[in-house]
Amino acid sequence: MHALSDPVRISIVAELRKAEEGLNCVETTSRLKCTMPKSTCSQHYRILRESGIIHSERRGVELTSKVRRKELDSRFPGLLDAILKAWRREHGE
Amino acid sequence: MHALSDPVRISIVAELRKAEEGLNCVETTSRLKCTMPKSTCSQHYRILRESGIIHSERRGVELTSKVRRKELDSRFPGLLDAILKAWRREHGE
DNA sequence: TTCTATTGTTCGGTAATTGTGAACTAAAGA
DNA sequence: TCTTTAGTTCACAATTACCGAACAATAGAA
Repeated sequence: MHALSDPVRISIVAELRKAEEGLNCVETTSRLKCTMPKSTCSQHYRILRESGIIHSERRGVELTSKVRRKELDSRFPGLLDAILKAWRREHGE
Repeated sequence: MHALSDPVRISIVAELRKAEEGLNCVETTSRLKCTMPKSTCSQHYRILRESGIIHSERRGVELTSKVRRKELDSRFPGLLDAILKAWRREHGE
């Protein structure tokens, strides 16, 4: 819950869900159009990773991350959908 | 989301949902069996109130709070249920 | 009314958390 | 090897949360 309570992290998760093939830090920040230092981005990804929300995989020089949909849906059915739906409602899009 | 990301606040909301007639700060802390100074409890209630999750009403010397079920369910259908369900799963009960 | 007990809020200082730049590591290609 | 790109780690600054003390509000007793 804490991992998803931060507005930046929720928007990262929302972007990751839209991108089938996953995203890396640089792509994420450019899509979010928010100027965020890479150290900050790295921290957010670390929190999402350690809380089990995303899974990251190295592809050459970059790190591609995806939302762990299946694991989340089986453990907490409907949770992520409800949170993202609520977030979209508040933040347009 | 931020209001519900704190473990103490989630457990307060869980207790409030169980109590039909609402609870005040003192009752809440005793039910949660956590030693929490009243100033801290007051802060948590304030955050829950300002985020629109609970509604508080003065009854004599005490302040009785209830979860705003209808408003939350109509604005964010399924959200609170999903969060509380996930929380119970992690914290037993 | 005045005193007392109870409930909750506000305020200020401290503790804990978060954000960020600088230095560093890892991989790939010239 | 040197360079470039992507991300991590570390240390410190900035922000936020916690908590005790003083305060406000209500109700009942004296």
